[in-house]
This record gives sequence, structure tokens and C-alpha cells, in this order.
Amino acid sequence: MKGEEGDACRAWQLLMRFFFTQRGELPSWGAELGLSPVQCHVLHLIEPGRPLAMSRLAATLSCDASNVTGLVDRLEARGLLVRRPSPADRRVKVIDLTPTGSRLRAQLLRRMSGEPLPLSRLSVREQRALVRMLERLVDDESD
Amino acid sequence: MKGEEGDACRAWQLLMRFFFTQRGELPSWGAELGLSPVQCHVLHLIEPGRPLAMSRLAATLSCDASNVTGLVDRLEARGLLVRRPSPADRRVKVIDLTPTGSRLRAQLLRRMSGEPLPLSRLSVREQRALVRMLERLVDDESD
DNA sequence: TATTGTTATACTCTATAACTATA
DNA sequence: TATAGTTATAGAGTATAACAATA
Repeated sequence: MKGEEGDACRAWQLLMRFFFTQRGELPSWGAELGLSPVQCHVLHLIEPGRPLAMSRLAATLSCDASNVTGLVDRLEARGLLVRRPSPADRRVKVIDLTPTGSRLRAQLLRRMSGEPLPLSRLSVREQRALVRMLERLVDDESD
Repeated sequence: MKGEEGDACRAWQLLMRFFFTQRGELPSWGAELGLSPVQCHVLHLIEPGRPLAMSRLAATLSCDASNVTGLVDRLEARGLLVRRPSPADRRVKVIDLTPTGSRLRAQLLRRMSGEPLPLSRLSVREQRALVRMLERLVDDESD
């Protein structure tokens, strides 16, 4: 028998299926806004008014710093964000959304939440239980 | 007040955060196996012994058919899968994992489940409840 | 005629290596 | 010396358009 282990395994398996399903849909979400998957990711990561160091972006995306340069180049060229040196450490450059970028981010978030999972299949009580559990699992960014 | 709507929204928000977090980690998972993110996705999609039409792959990845050609070219060149015409409709080509591909897929899945979310934070009872809810939300592939 | 997959082409995404500026 | 970011280069990922084979 594989009692406790079994449930955790099954939960993880379902979460992975969810992950790959969403991954397949990400291109469609961004397409109408002219955003590639990675651009959606970047926009999701930058909360307006909360500048982000480029090095932190590279770490979060698990990609090389040189890649972030090009990524930010293109987003900046489109007027969605700006980059400026950090006052604290002038080696560091932080990026922040422009008003245009902020609006596009809001549109993206709205679009992503437009046709989500059939959460209505769950009762209110279950939704609350789900939120409590996910918060303990996911909300781990002690920010 | 935003009672029922609020919980569904919050749940979706947390699931999206989970999605983007995993998306950031996908490159690391595949790296040691020499797999790009999209290659991980393809391997995850093809269950061994269950051939998949290339057109179906394009639909699931939300990408153009011409892209799948190159994708499958490279995986086939590495000996991870084979492609052959479907007997039923010779326009269609189906792909299937080789034994090597099947082993690599197993390795990938093991690696992905290696250090998952801290599911142990949930009690057994909660884990079961989570599984039941996720099954209703995610397990929608009437296969 | 419509559909599946391929080819040619171009642009984005990504990593490696060498470099600059700052610490 | 070490770190953050850039540049040059090359290969993978992706879309568009034109095409071949099959239905």
C-alpha cells in the first residue's frame, strides 16, 4: 500500500498536467496582444511600480543574462518598459513597466483569467479550502 | 463583498503563480537530460505505446505544423521517437517513443517529481481533498 | 477541394564566450 | 577579483507562404 505517498504523488501528477495544459495555451493568450510566451512571463513578473533587477529576471526565468538583454531590448523598443541603473549599485539595471506596459499587463491578466478552469464545479466551501491549501503550497515568496 | 467570485479568482491567481513558477524551472529540469522546455513538453505528452498524430501535437502546443516538423526531426535524430504514416489515413504521420525515448521520459518525470511543492505541509486528509478537487478541475481529457 | 505534412525564409529565443563598467 | 550587463555568434524554436501527397 502507498497511502500518504500516493495522494501526494497523485496531486503532483495532476498539477503537472495542469501546468503543461496551460503551457500549451500560453501562445494563444499572448497572440492577440502580440506577446510571445516568454514576454507574457516577463509581464506577469513585473508588478507595476515594483522595479525588478535584470539579474533577478534571469534567475527567475532560469536563463542566461545575455538572453535578458535581448528580451528587455525588444520590450523596451515597444515602449512596454524602461530600464535604468539602480541608484544603490550602478552595475545593476532595474526594469519597470511604462503606463502602456502596465495596461497591456492588465489586459493579459484579464485574458488569462477569462476562461479558466471550471472552478464553478467546486462549491464555495471547496473553493475556500482550495485557496487555503494553495496558499500554503504556492505562496512561498516571502517578499 | 465579493464572496463566491472572490474565492474562484484567488484560486485562479494562485494557480497562475504556480504555473509561471514551474515554467521558470522547466529549463533546469530538462537541462541535465539535454532537453529543451518544448522537448520536455513533447515527451510528457507522448505516453509510450500510444502514438500521437503530428497534427494533434501542433494543436496541443498551439503552434504551427511546420514547427512540429523541425521538433520531431530533432527528437527523431536523437533516437527518442520514430514517425510513421498512419495506416488509416496516409496523410497523417504518428509519432511514438522508442525504448530510449521512453526511458528518458521516465527519467524526466522522476526528476520533475523529485522536489515538488511542499505537499507534505498538507495533512493526508487535505491531500485527498486536493486530489479530488484537482481531478474535477484538470482531469478533463475525456480520453 | 480540403487536409497533413514538408520546405524555404525570416525573426525571436537561448546559450557561450569575450568584453565593459562598477564594486 | 568578482559581479551586472552587453555584444557577437550560433543553434533551436516559431510563424508565414508555397508546395507535395493524400483524401
